[in-house]
Amino acid sequence: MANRKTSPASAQRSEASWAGAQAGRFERPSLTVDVVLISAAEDALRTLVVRRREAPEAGRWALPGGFLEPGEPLEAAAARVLEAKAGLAGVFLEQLYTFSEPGRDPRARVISVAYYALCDFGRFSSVGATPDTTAASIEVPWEGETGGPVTLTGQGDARLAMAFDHAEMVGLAVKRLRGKLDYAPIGFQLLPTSFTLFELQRVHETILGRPLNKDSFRRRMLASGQLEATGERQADVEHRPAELYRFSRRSAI
Amino acid sequence: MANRKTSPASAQRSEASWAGAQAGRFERPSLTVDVVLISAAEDALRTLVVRRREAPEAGRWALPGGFLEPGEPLEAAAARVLEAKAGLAGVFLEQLYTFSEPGRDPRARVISVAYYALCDFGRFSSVGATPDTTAASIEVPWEGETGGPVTLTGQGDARLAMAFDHAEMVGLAVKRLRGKLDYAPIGFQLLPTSFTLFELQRVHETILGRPLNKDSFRRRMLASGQLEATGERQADVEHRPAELYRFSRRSAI
DNA sequence: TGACTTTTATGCATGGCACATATATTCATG
DNA sequence: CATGAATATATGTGCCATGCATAAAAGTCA
Repeated sequence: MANRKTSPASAQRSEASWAGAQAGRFERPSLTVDVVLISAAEDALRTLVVRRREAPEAGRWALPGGFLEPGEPLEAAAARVLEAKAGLAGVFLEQLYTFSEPGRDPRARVISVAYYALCDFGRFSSVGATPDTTAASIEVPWEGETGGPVTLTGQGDARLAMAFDHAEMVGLAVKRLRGKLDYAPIGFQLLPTSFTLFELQRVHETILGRPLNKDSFRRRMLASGQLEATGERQADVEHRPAELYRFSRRSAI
Repeated sequence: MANRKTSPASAQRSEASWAGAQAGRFERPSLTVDVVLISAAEDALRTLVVRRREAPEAGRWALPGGFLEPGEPLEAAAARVLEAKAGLAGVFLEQLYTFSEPGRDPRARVISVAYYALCDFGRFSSVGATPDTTAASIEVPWEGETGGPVTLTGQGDARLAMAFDHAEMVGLAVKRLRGKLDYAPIGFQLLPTSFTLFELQRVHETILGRPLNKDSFRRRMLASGQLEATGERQADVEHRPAELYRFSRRSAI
């Protein structure tokens, strides 16, 4: 019974039989992960891109990515790529979308599961600054929940030519952030453990791409129960120092 | 240059080289799609499940699914599966999540991209009623945006044993629906082209699992600009007939 | 015709939010 | 030490969405 020819988990009685697929009668595409590592600078969101040195799309910029290894869960592969290319561990990481258009890689069928990661700008700024690595600014040409690919710019507002469908991946990551911002605790992921309310507001404004009302933002955040005062205050500022808060995880009521 | 050994789209300078991956040095998992076809009955959401006849998980219930074919986009595969197993074409279809846990299929590494589809209950009720096919009721044991696997019941409240991680897929689909309900036009996808406001409200209530205020729901929907009066009215009802509306696609302002 | 049911319309109180204004606090500067 | 600058914090006001209550309208059915 165990060695009978059985149908696969998801294709019972399908034309694509289990044995056939196992024997390679059907193309088995390569699986990769690509990671959109996002952080929030003062003016815009930033993401880590790597310059391609080899064909195809040589000279263009790509997201850090890699092949899925045997027995490895996809999220583990994304974490591994992040560790290898940016030296980052333990950051927020979540699946974004799976890209499967047949022509997205000109050489062969490559299906890529995109993830997005978030970290505070301090850590983001300290990732290995290879000559082939850049923290690109994300310029979003659309508003709200519309979506679409974005424009990435490097030093001196130079527009970066993106490889493959990676500009779409970044655009989808921004769209996802905008959608989740007001019901999931993702703003905190872009800040260090302790931060002021105004810093949190600037992060939200950077993500949404529009200014927010200071007072209502204050009240909303304090009323949400997600914040906890540390009792400490800002230092080395040339004005009245603001109170420092931290994210309170036990707000899941 | 073109026939040089190049690195893949997503794994530039990775340990997993392009040539290596092409030669099969790395496991290339099978890729399948599974479709959560959802419709809204009066009391609960329903989804289409198929009884497995062969090992593993024989006798358990699974979502309709199938292998990805060569050169086929994932969404096309999901549409094909839906057409083959339910005879449905042209319904709302959207990617849900990619499941990749190494142990999810006991035989081999199978990675499945889950999609969810929506159709009105009339079409849903008329899908081919094989003895191995059932429209299962979805019982959601959690509230709001929490998430998790759900319980599926068949005729006579009999709990259906689900195969693999398919109960999680259905749970994630419900969670996605709940999250998107108030900013995306998905309620309409679960109704025929013309419907009354109260029918739309019942669909929303079924998705959210909680009652809604009738007046504010009315006002919200009419103010959203997504509805268009047909001028016609209900027939064959034993009370004042309600006005019939249709979904107005040009509300994307 | 009148009872009944459901839809549809209207009024009103409440609460959250945006916007404006005012006060308090801290530090730098002359 | 007084002043100014910049920000935090508090208060007030109008607007809008929502919830609740009431009433009128439009059908069916006895």
